Amino acid sequence: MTISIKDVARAAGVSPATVSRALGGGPVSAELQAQVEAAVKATGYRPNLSARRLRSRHSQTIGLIVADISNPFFTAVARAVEDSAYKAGLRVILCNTDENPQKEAMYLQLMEEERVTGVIFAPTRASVDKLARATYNFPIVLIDRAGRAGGRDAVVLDNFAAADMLVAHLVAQGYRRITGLFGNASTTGIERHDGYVAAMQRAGLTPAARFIAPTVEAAEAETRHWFKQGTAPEAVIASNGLMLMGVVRAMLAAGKKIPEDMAIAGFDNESWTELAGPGLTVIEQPVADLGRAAMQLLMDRLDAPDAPMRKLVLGGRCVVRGSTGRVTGAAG
Amino acid sequence: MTISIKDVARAAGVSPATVSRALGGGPVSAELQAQVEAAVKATGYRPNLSARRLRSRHSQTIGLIVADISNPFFTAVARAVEDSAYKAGLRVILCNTDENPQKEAMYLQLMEEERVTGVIFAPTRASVDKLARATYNFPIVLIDRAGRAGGRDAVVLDNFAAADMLVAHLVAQGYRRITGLFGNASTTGIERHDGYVAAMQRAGLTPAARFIAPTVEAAEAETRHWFKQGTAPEAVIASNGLMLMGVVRAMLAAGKKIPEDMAIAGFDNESWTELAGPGLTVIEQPVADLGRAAMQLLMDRLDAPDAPMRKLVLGGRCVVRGSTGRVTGAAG
DNA sequence: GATGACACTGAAAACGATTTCATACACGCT
DNA sequence: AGCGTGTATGAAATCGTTTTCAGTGTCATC
Repeated sequence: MTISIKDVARAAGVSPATVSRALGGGPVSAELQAQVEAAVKATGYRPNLSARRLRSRHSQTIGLIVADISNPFFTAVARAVEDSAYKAGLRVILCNTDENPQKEAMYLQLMEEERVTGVIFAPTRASVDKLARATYNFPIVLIDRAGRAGGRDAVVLDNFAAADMLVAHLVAQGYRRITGLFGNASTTGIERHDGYVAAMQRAGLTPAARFIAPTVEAAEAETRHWFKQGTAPEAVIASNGLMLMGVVRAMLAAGKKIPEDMAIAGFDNESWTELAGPGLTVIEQPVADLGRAAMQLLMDRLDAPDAPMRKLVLGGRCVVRGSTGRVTGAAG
Repeated sequence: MTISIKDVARAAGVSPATVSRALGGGPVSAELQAQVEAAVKATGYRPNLSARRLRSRHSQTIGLIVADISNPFFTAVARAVEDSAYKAGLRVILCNTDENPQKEAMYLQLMEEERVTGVIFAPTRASVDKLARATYNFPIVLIDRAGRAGGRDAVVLDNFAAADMLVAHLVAQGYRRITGLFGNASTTGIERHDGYVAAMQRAGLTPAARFIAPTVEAAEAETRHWFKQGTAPEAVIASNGLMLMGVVRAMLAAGKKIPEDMAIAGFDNESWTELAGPGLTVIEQPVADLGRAAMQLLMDRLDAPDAPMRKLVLGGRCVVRGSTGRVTGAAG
C-alpha cells in the first residue's frame, strides 16, 4: 500500500493542493508549511515522479546517447554531463548505441516516449545526415561528431587541426613514412583523416590512410598484418584511444620496440597512455569541458529555442611522450 | 501539441481502450488491429511513458548505483547489467555515489520516487550496515560488496581466496617482504586484506597492510612516499585497478624498474594492465558474469519475493605477467 | 464604510495512459 | 428455444500529481 499526497493532506489537515504547494515552493503560510512537513515525515511520503511528470509536463530528464560508455572518452564525457545535469536538477538517461544506426533510431524514439527535455548525442556518420532532415520534440546537441550538418548545436574537437599537429610533430621528429588509422563510423574519423592528409602534403609526403572499425581488435589486426607482411611504416597515428590501444597490443605481442620499430601517436589522453611502453604521444581532448559545454548549449537552447545554431569547436593539446622519440638510425 | 491515445482512437474509429489493447497485446480482432496500426503510423503517435507507468504501476526500470562509472570495473559491470536489462525490457537509471554515503542515501530515495522495480547496488561500508536495518519498496541486489550483512541477495568475488592466491604466487616467486594496499571505503578491501593476512601468516611472513582511499592518487602518494623514505617492500599487492595504477605511476615517475625495484600484483584485469611495464600480474574478475548474475538474482527475486536470500560467490582467475617475475638477486 | 489589491486555500479539472466493468454478439449444447 | 460460455469492444474509473479557478480573509486606501 503506497501512500499518496492525499494521505499526507489528511494527516496535515489540509488539501492535496496545499501539500503540493508546500513541497513545490508555492505560496503557503509558515504554519501550514510546518504542518505539511511534519505530515510528510510522519507518513514517510515519497512523491511519485511519474505522476508529477505526467501532470506538470516537465520530465526534468535528458538523454545522453553515445557509442559505448566503456570507451574511456565517453565515460569521461558522460560523468561531466551527469554532474552538470544533476546540478541543474535534471536526470540523465544513458544509451549505448555501439555505433549501430538502428539502435540510435530506437533510442531517439525512446527519448520521445520519455518526453525528455533534451538530448546530447554522439551520432554515427549515417545518422548525422538523417538528423539534418528529421525533427524532434526536443532540442539535440551533438557532441564529438557534427559533420557539416548545420541546424544543430554542437560541441566538437578541432579534429583537423589536432591531426595536423600530430603529423607535424612526427615530421619534425624525422619520420617520413607515416600511416594513419581512422575510424570508419563517425565524421570525426574523416576530419582527422583530412588533417592528416593536409599535413602530410604540406611536408611533401605521401599520405597512406586506412579506414577501419574504431575498435581495439580492428587496429590490432591491421598492425599485426603489417608486421607479418613487413610493410610497417616508420610511424602511425591512431584516430582514437581504442585504436591506439590495438596498435600497442599488436606491437608488444610481436615483440616490437616503440618507437624504434614503429613510432606511435594517437588521440585521447587516457591514463594508461602514460604507462604503456615509453609513454604514448597523444592529443588530449578537454573531455570534461566537452561534456559541460554540451550541457550548457542544451540549457541555452531550452531558454531560447529560436536563437541561431551554435557550434563550439574546442582545441586539443599535444602531449609528447616517448612513443614518438626522434629517429636515431639512418632515416630513409 | 502532443498527440495522445485519444487522437489515435479517433483516427482509427475505435475507443482508446482498444488502441491500448492493440498496442499492448490484448485481445483485438485482426481487423481493428490493422486499423490501429495504420492510425498510429498516420498520426505519428508516441506513447507517454510517464502516463503508462503511473496507471500500470510498472516502472519497468531498475536502478544501478555504483561508486563511479569511470572506474573500468564498474563500467564493465554496468554494460553487462544494461545489456541484460534491455533484453528483459527494463530501463536502467545509473547513479554515481563517489563512495559518499550521503549520495547513496539520496539516490536510494530517488529510486523510491521513481518507483523502480529493483536496484543493483555497490554500497560503501557505511551503507552496508544501514541496509541491514532499512526496508525498501523494491528488492536490492548487492554487487561487489556485501559484507556479512545477511538478508540481501548479493553477487561478489571470492575476495579472500583471490588475495590469498595473489600472495601465494608472490611467495612462490621468492618474495618475502610483501605489503598490501587496501581500499578503506568498501567491505571488499577488508576481505582482501583478510585473505592477504592469512596467506602471509601461512607462509610464516609478517603482514604489513595499509588502508587508504581507493583512488589512483592515494596509492600513488603512498608509493612515492616509500621510495622517498627508502622503505619500499619487495612486492606490493593493490586491492583494485585504480590503486594498482597509482602504484605503477609512482614507480615510473621515480624511475624504478618493475619488478626489480618492486614487484606488483593487483586486482582487475583491465586492458591497460597488459600494456604497462612488463605487464601486470592481476586477479581477473568475471565482470560481465557479475553484472549478468546480479540482474538474474534481481529477476528471480521479483518472481519469488519470499524465497530465501542468495549470495553468489564467483571465483577470480590469476593472470601472471612480468610484474611478479622471479626474484633474481640474493633474496633477503 | 465601501473597494481594490493581495496572499492564501480548497474543490475540481486535467495530464495520458491502463484497467475494470458491463454489454453485445456468436457459438455450441441440451 | 433457452442457456451457458467465451471473445471482442467501449464507457467510465483510476493512477498520483499539478494547475486552474473560485473563493475567503486581511489590509491599506479613498
